[in-house]
Amino acid sequence: MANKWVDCGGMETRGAPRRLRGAATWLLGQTTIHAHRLVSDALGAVDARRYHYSLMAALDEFGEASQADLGRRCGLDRSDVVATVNELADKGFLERRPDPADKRRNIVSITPSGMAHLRHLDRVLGQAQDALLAPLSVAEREELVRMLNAVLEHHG
Amino acid sequence: MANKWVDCGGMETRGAPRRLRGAATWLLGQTTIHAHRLVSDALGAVDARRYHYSLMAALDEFGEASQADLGRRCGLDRSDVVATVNELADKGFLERRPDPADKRRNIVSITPSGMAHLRHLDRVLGQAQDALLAPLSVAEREELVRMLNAVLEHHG
DNA sequence: GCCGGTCGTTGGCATGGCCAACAAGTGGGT
DNA sequence: ACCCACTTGTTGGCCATGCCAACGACCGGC
Repeated sequence: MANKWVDCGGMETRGAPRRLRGAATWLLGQTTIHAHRLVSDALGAVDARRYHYSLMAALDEFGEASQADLGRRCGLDRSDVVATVNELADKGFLERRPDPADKRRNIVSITPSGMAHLRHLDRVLGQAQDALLAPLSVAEREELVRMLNAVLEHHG
Repeated sequence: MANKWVDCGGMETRGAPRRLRGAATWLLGQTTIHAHRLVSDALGAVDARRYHYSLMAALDEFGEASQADLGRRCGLDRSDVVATVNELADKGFLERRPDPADKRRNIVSITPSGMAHLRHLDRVLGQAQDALLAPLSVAEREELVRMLNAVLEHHG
């Protein structure tokens, strides 16, 4: 859903206090706001959310898994995994079947239709990311990713 | 309030899908989560929030202003400015007086006690930011800030 | 067979960011 | 002088996000 920031070009954060404009934490937050908007709008246009992509990407990469495993992989709470798997299963992108070897677990797997949808989301998100990082060169983007990874690993 | 991520070092997002780990938007989001936690915890320890700092920084830099102006400067909704000014005025950090030249407006100004508090928050936030960016060299931090500013300006 | 721990699931809660509506007030046009 | 569009402060509410607590079912080791 496009909102004020998207519609009319946003507030004049250009005139924000220098203390904020100079603080990396604030810059990160502001940039993430834009990223979230671009991504959410892009995903919303195909009736998807962030969690959808996370789970399906994990299933594609690691193969079928239990819901708890999926949650750990993606950093989602178990309860949120339930809701997200429900949504995706309703659309036919995921399948949920009981694990015969452990009756507590559900084995979640991605369907062919889900794979197609995932690739579609890949393209959609790629465009959103390009839009976000438009002013940065390829080298700069790699540098940015490298630094963010360093920070995350340090706090991992 | 420290929570799970802070307490036990966070989930194993190290094992997150490569599609996520490689996406700048996701990395930004994850990094911002850590930044938010560090900042919120640091501010919470002195009974403050993000909005507090934004408003007081704006008042310090630009001098007294109406609430609507403050909101535009900092990118806050008018209604959120009301609540934040209430909190800060209750603590004696801000003063609100009617504008004689325009009876619709309130003129908000920062008090000496507010200035002292602002400087305290400056130190607290500086530490939080240092903690966040610990693995980056000074040159890298400047590069990061430069790139984020470029992105923000492009979308400004 | 018991017990600590894990699983899926439900329900709820706090926060943040936003929007809508309102009365009071302003300024420009006529 | 009046009207009209607009702004301002304020209240109230909405919804998505990220959590946490508790439950019954179930597992594994002792």
